Amino acid sequence: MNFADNIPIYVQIVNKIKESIINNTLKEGQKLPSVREYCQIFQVTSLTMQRAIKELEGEEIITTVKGVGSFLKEGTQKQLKYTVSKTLLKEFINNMEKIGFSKEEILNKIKEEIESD
Amino acid sequence: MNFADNIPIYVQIVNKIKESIINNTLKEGQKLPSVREYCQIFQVTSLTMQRAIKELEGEEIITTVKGVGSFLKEGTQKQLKYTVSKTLLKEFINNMEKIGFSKEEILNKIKEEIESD
Amino acid sequence: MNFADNIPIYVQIVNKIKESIINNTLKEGQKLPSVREYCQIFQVTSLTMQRAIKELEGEEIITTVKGVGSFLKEGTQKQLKYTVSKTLLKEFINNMEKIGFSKEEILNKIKEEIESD
Amino acid sequence: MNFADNIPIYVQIVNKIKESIINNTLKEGQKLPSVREYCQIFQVTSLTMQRAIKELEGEEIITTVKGVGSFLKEGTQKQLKYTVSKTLLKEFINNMEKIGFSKEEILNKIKEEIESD
DNA sequence: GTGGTCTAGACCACG
DNA sequence: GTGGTCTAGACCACC
Repeated sequence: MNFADNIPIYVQIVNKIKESIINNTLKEGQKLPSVREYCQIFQVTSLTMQRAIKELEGEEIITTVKGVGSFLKEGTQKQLKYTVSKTLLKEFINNMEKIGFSKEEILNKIKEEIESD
Repeated sequence: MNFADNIPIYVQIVNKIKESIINNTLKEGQKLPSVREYCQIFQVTSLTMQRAIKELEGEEIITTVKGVGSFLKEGTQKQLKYTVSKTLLKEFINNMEKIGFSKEEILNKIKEEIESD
Repeated sequence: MNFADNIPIYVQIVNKIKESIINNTLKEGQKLPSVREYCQIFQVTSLTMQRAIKELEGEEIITTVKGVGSFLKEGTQKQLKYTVSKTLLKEFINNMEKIGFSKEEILNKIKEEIESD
Repeated sequence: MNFADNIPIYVQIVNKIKESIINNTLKEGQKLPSVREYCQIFQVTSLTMQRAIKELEGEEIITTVKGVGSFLKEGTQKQLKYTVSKTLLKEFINNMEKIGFSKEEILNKIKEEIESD
C-alpha cells in the first residue's frame, strides 16, 4: 500500500482485490482470505480491511457469511472486467477531448504509444 | 466547482486553469484574472484561491508579482498539453493492461468506443 | 514567534523546525509533534501550522501520512546542516565583498569579532 | 530589481544605493540623481522611488532639499561601511552558532570557503 | 488596485 | 486520535 499519497488505503485495497478478480487470481465462488490474513498481506489494521470488505459488499462483488468468510459472487469476473474497462475508456477519451484532441488524434496517439514500447 | 466529492476544491481549480491554458483560453505571457476576480468566478474564498495559485507557481506554470498580478509563463501551453496527454496515455494503457487487456485489444476497444458515438 | 516583523509566521516556524533538526532535538526517522500540539507550542492556528508542514514536505525534509503524523526523513540532519551552512557562508562572503572587503579583510574581521567576545 | 521575490522593491533599491555609497560610486556631499532619473535606472514608478528616498532620509544618510535634489551627507561612507559590516558579521556568527558550529569551526569554514575559490 | 498572511472555528475522511 | 480543507472576514505591505 502507498501510505503517503492521497488515495485512501481502503480504496487502494479495493482496487487491488478487483484486479485479482479480473486477472482470475481470485476465482468466482471461491472463499476469500480471512480479514486477519488480509491484514497481514496488506499490512493494515483490521478496521481498514473491514472497510474495504464493506465496500466490495456494497458493490455486490462479494457476499459475507458471518462466522464463515467472504465469497466471490458468481458472474463477477466478466462483468467487472466489462464495467471497469468501459469506465477507463470513457474517462480517457473524455479527458483527452477536454485538452483539445480529436477522436482521430487520440487513436493516433494510442498507436504511437503502443508501438513505441 | 464540485463541493461534493473528495477532490480538494483548490485542486479542481488548478485543473480548470490548466485546461484553460491548454485550450488557449488563457494565452502565454498574459495576465491572469486577479485573485479577487477568481474568487467570484469559482465562488471560493481568497485563501482557497491563493492555494491554487501557489500550486501553479510550484509547478512553474505561472509567476506572480506582488501588487501586480500573476502571469502565464512562455512556452507553457505546448509543454502542458504534452505532459498531460502523455500522463493520461500511460495511465490508461497501464490500467487496461492491469485488468488483462493486451495492447492489441486496447487498440480495438478504443476504435469501437470512438466509432460507436 | 515574532508577530511584528515581515517574515511570515509559517516561514519562521519552518526555520525553527529546521534548527531543531540540525541541533538533533528532532531525530531522524522520528515522528514530529502533531499539528495540534504544534499549534499549542507556536500559538498559531492549524492552517498556519499546516502551511509550515507543507513547506517542509516540499523541501523533502519530512513525509506525512494522513491520520498518522509527519516523520523526519533519514539523512536530513547532516544534509540540512551542510546546505544551510554553505548558504550562510556564501551569502556572507558575497555581501562583504559587495561593500568592498577583500577576502583577507573578511578573515581578519571574523577573527577580531570572535576574539572580542 | 527582482520583481518576483519577497523583498520589497524599495528595500532592494535602498540596498543598492547603500552599496554605491560604500563603494564610493556615490561620493559624499554629492548630489544624487533625480527621482525621475532613478525611476529610469531601476525601472520603477516614482512612488516606489520616493519611498526608497524617504527611507534613506530616515536613516540620516541623505538630506533632501525641496526643488533642488537629494545630497549625500558628509561622513556617511565610512560609517555606513562600519555599521553594515558589523551587522553582517554578527548575524553570520549568530546564525552559524544557532546551527551548532563553534567559533573555531566557523573560522575554519570561512578559511576553507575563501581558499576554495 | 494587487497579492500575502492570519484567525477562529468548523467539518471531513481516515486509522 | 490524526492530517486536510474550507469559510468569512480581517489586516498588511506594496504598486
